[in-house]
Amino acid sequence: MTDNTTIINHNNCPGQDILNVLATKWVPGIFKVMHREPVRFSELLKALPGSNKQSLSVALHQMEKHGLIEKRIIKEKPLHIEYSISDTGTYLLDVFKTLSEISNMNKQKEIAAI
Amino acid sequence: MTDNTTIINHNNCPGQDILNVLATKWVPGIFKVMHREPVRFSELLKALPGSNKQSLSVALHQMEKHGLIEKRIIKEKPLHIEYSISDTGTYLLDVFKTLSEISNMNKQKEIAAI
DNA sequence: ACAATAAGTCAGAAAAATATGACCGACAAT
DNA sequence: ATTGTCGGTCATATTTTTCTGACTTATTGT
Repeated sequence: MTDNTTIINHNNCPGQDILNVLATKWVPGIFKVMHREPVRFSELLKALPGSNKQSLSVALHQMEKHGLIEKRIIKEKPLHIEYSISDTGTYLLDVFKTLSEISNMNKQKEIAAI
Repeated sequence: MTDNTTIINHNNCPGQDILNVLATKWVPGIFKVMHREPVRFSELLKALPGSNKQSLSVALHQMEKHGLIEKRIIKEKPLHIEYSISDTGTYLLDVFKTLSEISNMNKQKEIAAI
């Protein structure tokens, strides 16, 4: 793999690499699609309109590198590749939930302030 | 305020706006500096070498907009402005911790695999 | 043997984020 | 009256991220 996928960590903050991966375009979408069941590359491409191979490819590599997803090559009749959320990735979904709660908290406050 | 600070949310994921703010350059650094005590604009600029007014200004606006920090104008002798972490922002620091843990979990696995 | 599909890679173009340097208004000190 | 500091904004330049479209390799189907 040619590594054009290196990300810069500006503050030597330990969690920031993952934060950068999470905030990469399409990554939250990929999580959402994978949430229920494993997916194949081409399914992701269809499931995320506006996305493209290149970006998904880079995103998937990053996610794999950080242990958020797992890649399985299934040697069956059509031989296909399957991506699924890892335990670590599942753990991360809680982070998304936390962020959503915070977001909602803030919206409530804005409404209350009117 | 001219709003050149709009961020695009690609998947209509509720927590993603905040995620994008968090992953904005200097934002984790700002949190780190503010962690112990409120800071002034110029202090941030000094405390984060390599940063610049423009980026810090945009970051602070974003953070304020999402309720992560609070801005106070103190009408004392030199009249200064103070930024501090809000309750929501404090809550977010836990998210950073979670991410750090995940990051470490992953590193441990890599080491174990060697 | 030939075309088709899946899962990509690669180089270059376009878009978005970040940085630079000039400038401004309020206030303070000399 | 002039200079200096604080807390910014603005237009523009640079850098980084994302997108496009052509190409590739492996396997399968006809």
